[in-house]
Amino acid sequence: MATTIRDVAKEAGVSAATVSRVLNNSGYAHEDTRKAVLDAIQKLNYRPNEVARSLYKQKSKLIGLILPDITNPFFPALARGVEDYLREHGYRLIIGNSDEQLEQEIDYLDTFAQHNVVGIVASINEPHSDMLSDLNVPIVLLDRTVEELPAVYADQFEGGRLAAEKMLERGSKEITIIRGPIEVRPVYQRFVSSFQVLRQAGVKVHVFDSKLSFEGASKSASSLFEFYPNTDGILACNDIVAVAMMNEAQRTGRKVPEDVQIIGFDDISISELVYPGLSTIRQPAYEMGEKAAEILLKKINQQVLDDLHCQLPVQFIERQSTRKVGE
Amino acid sequence: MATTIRDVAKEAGVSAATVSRVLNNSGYAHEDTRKAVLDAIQKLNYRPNEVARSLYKQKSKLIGLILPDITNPFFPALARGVEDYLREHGYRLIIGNSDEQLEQEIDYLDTFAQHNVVGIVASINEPHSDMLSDLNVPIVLLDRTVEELPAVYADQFEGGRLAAEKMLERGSKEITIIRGPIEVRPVYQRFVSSFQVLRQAGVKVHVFDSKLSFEGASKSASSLFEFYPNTDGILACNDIVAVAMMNEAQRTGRKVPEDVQIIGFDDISISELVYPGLSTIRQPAYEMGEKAAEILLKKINQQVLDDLHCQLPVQFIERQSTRKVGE
DNA sequence: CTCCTACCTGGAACCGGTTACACACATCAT
DNA sequence: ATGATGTGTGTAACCGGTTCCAGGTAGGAG
Repeated sequence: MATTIRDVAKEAGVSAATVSRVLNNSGYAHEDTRKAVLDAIQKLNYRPNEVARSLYKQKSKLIGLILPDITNPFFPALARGVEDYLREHGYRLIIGNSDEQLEQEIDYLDTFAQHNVVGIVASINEPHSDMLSDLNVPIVLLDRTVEELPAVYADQFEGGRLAAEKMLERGSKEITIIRGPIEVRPVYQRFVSSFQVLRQAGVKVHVFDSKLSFEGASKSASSLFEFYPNTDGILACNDIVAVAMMNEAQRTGRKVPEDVQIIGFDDISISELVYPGLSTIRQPAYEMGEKAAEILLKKINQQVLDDLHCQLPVQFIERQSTRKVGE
Repeated sequence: MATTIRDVAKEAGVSAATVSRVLNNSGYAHEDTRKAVLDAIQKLNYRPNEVARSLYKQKSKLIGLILPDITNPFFPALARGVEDYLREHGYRLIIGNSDEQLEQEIDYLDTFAQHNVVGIVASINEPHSDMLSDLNVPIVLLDRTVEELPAVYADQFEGGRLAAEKMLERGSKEITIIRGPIEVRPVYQRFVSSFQVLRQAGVKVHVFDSKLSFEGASKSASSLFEFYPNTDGILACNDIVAVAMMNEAQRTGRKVPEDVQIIGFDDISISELVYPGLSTIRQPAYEMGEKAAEILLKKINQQVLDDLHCQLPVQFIERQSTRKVGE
C-alpha cells in the first residue's frame, strides 16, 4: 500500500541501495542520480518506514516516558519540556502513566524495550536496576533520584526548608504540615526538611496526612480544622493540596492570609490564578523536562556527562496566601 | 544482545517457526514441544521484538494521540481515558502536542504513519482528509468533529445554552461572555449558543476575548472590569479562564457570587477545590477519552459502528460561584 | 600503456519476527 | 494395502529498510 524504497528505486531507475544512500547522505551518489531519486521521492510522496529502519539498526527514534499521573498538573509541564526538546531532535515519545505502581512501571519498561526505544525518561522511585541494565538503554530519572542513575530534579530539601522559613518569618506560630505519601521520595524529603526547620524554631507543629490527588486533597481538607482548629500556617505537600486547604480555610470562615497562611509546593500554573494567589515553592518543571531530555540525548550520543545528577534550584514565589514580612 | 526467537528455538531444540506458533497459539504444536518452548522462553526471559513483528504484519501495537496542549488540564483527563482503555487491550500510545498548529498536526500524522500505528485519536480542527485517507489508518476525533470522521465530543451547544440559562435563572442582568479563540470549534460553539440565549432573553451582553491558556487568561482578566465594570455575571470559555476571572472579581472587591456570578466550562479537577467552588458545565473528559478509544478499537477490528458520531451529554455542576436559584 | 585511486552503483545479506508450504508420521476407514 | 485426514515440524521467503562488498568506469600519475 504505502510506497517503499523499492518503488522509489524503480521510479528513479536505480537500486534500493542507491536510494538509501541518497536518503542518508552516506557513500557516493552522482549528482544526477541524487536528483532523480529526490524527484522520485517527491513524486511518490515517499516517507521511509521507521519500523524497518529501526529493525535493522536496532534502534528507533522513539523514547519512552513514564510519569506517575499526567492528570496531576505538575507532570504535564515536565512532559512538555521533554517532548518539545526531543521533538526538535527528531525523536518521538511513547508515554505511560504508572500511578506510582511498580507493576505498571515494569510493564512499560518492558514494552519500551520491545519497541527498541533508544532512551527512557522516567519518574520512578525504584531503580529497577537489573531490568534497566538488561534492556541496555540509557535512562534519565526525572523528579526522582537514585544514586547510580542520571537524574534531574529540584532541590527538595531546600524547598522544604524555604517553605518553613518563609512561614516562620511571616509569623505563624502553630503550623500544620500536610504530609503527602512518604513512599514518594521528593515528597518525603520536603516534609523532613520542613519539619526539621519548624522543630528547631520551637513552634507548635502538627503533621496531617493527605494524598496528592484532587480527590485525596479534598477529602483530607475537610477534616483538617477539626483536628487542628488553631492552625495559623499550612505547609502543603503540593499546590493541589494547598488549594484544597485554602478552600477549607475560607469555607470555615478563616481569612487567608490574616488568620491562616498557606504555602504550597510546585508552582503549577493554576496557583497564580486562584484567589488569593498561592504562595509556593516553585519547581522549574518545564526546564526540568528539557534538561532531562538534553541529558538523555547526550547519553544516547555517547557524550560524557559533566555530572550524573542535575539539581535545579527551587524558589519561593510570594503571592497573597502569605502575609508580607513583618506584618 | 537481546534474546531473539532463534535463541529460544536453539535452547528448546526446535525451529523458530515452532516457537512462533507456540507464542501465537497458531497452528499445531505438540504438548511436549510447547512445554519446552515455554520453558526456554522463561529461562531466557524472552520478549518478542515488537518492531520485527510490526514490520512483517504491517501493523504495530501503537496508537497515535494528538492533543493541542497537555498542559491545559482538560486534555490530560482525555489522554488518561484513552490510555487506560487502550493499555488494557495491549496498545501503547505515541503522543504529540500540536498547539493547534496545522504544521505540527501534519508532522505527527506523518511520523505516526512511519511507525505503522494502527489507529489515531486526535483533537484537531482540520480533517486533513487526503492525508488521512493516504495513510489509511482509522482515526477517531476527540473533542472535535468533522462530518466525515468518527468523533467523540460533548454537546457544546447544549453546554453553552445551559450555562446561559442557569446564569439567567440566577438573576444576572449584565452578563459578560468570555469568548475563547473562535478557530477552535467547540469553543466557538459554546459561545454562539450562550450568546444566542442571552440575546433572546434581552439582558445586557458583553463579549470579551481571551486565550484559553493560563497566561492568556491572566492577562485578559486584568482588564475585564475596566471594560465592563457593571458585569454581574460571567460566562467563561473554560474553567481556567473562569478561575482567572473569579480571582479578578475578588481582587477588585467584588463578592462571588453575590456581586458577580461565574460559570466555567469543562469541570477540570481544580474547579472543585478553588474557593468559592466553581459552578461549571461539565464535560465528561475521561469518559470521552475511553469512548474514543473504544470506538477506535472497533474500527481497528473492522467492527461496524452504530453511529459515526458519539455525542456525550454535558451537565451543569452547581457549586458556590453562582447563587442558589431564587436568591 | 599500465596501474592506482576515486567515484558510482547494484546484488545480496541482514535485522527478528511470521507464515506458506512441503514433508513426515500416525491413525483410521475402505 | 491404500489413501485420506489430522498432527507436528522445519525450510525458506517475506516485511522495508541498511550496509558490506564486489565490479565497473574515468582520470591522473608514472
